[in-house]
Amino acid sequence: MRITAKAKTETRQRILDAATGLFKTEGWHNATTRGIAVAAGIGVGTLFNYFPTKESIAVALISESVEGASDEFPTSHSQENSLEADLFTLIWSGLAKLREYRSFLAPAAETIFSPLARASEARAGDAIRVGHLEIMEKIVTAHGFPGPRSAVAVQLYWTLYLGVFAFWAADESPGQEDTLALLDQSLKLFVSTLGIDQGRGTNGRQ
Amino acid sequence: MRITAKAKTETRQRILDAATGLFKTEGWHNATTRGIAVAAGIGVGTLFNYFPTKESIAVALISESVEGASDEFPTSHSQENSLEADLFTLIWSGLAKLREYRSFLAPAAETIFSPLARASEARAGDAIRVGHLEIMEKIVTAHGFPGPRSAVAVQLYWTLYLGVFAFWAADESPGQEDTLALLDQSLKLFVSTLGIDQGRGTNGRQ
DNA sequence: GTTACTTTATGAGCATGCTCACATTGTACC
DNA sequence: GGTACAATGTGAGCATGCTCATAAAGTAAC
Repeated sequence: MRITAKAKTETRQRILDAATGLFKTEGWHNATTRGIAVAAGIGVGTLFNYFPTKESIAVALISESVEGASDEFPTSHSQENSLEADLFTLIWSGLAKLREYRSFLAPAAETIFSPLARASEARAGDAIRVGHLEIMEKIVTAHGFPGPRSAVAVQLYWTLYLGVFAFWAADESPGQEDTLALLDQSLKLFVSTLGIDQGRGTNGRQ
Repeated sequence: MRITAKAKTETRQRILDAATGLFKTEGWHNATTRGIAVAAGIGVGTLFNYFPTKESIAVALISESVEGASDEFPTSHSQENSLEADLFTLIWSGLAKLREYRSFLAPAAETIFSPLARASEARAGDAIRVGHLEIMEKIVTAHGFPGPRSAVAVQLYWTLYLGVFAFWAADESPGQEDTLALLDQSLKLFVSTLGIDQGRGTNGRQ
């Protein structure tokens, strides 16, 4: 059983397909790992040989959907579009790729992306976060900004991104136009941050 | 067994005390509802007569700690402090009240506060969110701003607040000064939103 | 094909949040 | 006290994410 790499890939794909189906029809919480295993025609134990957690199945779906977003942006100084426009494209096109999963992404992402969680424990969604932040930094520096070097700026970006993501996942407005408004506003704020990055606090403390 | 209201209050308090102890020593995930019940000297079933979910125990702890924050702010137009300063006080004093629980708040708050979750299901932490937002709006209007009437502005505020909260929960910098920086920055952004949002605030200064 | 070894599959079983049918305890009226 | 009733207490038991000892299936060398 050594060069059965093809069989492994197939099994993996069958799991992902079965999971997608169940997540869509039953919802994130009602879709059980047992159910996914049955639908994929394997045992529960086998399922967990391929994915360490239920959550990691969703992470795989997300990762493979969003994959390759980095290639879509020039890495040299761009004069064509504003920084805001490029970041807008990054985020909005990412959301578009996830649209098919939207119905179950919110509860799944709750555990995957939540900023609350001890920094100590490695989380399945970390790779996605880090990957996204890298692309973001590339875009920012390509526009001639020094880059959000401070942890504060990066934290702000991710916070705003999560807010947009969460809103989008539940946004029932036509064409998700409410999300568009929020994204627009959020990006304006973030870009304005880049300018005042090192300003000292003036909230009346000493 | 009718006028045993006192006994009920006592039991409730014993549960809260037992839970606090276990959350602190074992952590949120390792503290089990069985363990809390034993520590409180009651059965599991009884525990769930008092609190519908494990999460709701944490919500009770948080609520009772933060309670009364509204009274600390004048509701009429304040000339003393800037809007930013008042919001800063609101948030920072709230965090101070929760400091004793900080070690287990992050994983607990993950389920309580996460913005990701279908709007349909009522959540235990909703009351806390709504309460906080009400105070926030009071403060904003007391400073002569029209108030963040748009859903976008409120969403932004809560997103930024959650970001600060999450950062604070894991912030090991001395005096949580990194959190201070983030809070500072976040409030600047939010206040600047109010300007864009519906135009004309007085910036809290006259 | 047989033996030796490695990789993969499997489901009984565990821990935990929570439920529910039933037991216990207190009150009211005699 | 005794009886009827309501409020509260209780733990066996359920569902589910995940583990682990063991079985099964593949490969290599003879």
